[in-house]
Amino acid sequence: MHEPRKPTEFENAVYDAVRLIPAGNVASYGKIAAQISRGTARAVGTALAKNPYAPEVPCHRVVRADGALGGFHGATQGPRMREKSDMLRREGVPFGLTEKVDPSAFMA
DNA sequence: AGATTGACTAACC
DNA sequence: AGGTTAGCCAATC
Repeated sequence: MHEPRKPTEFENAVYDAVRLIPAGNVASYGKIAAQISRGTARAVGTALAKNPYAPEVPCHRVVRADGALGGFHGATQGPRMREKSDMLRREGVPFGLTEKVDPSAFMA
């Protein structure tokens, strides 16, 4: 059995920033990177893919800059993604008709 | 230690 | 409008 490794400092910084996203809002991967002044959108995605603190860390509130959903629990399609969109809808995030998050939902 | 792989993006066709 | 390309940085072979 392989014990999951301890999260790196970068990953912890990502998780801390994600905790601050209020329900009903979303933030892009790139915004998180900018906010912690480290890494890039891709690096944030890599960190979130392994998020060990779900659902305490609301990783479902992190989406792509163009409003597409991105991924959830490491998956970019399939039932996991349907869960992600359901959670956002429950939190009142306005979706466009094209399966994209409305720009008004992004954090300031 | 070098190469590969991602829940990305902006810029270009 | 929608696919492709090239950069990006951290984690993982």
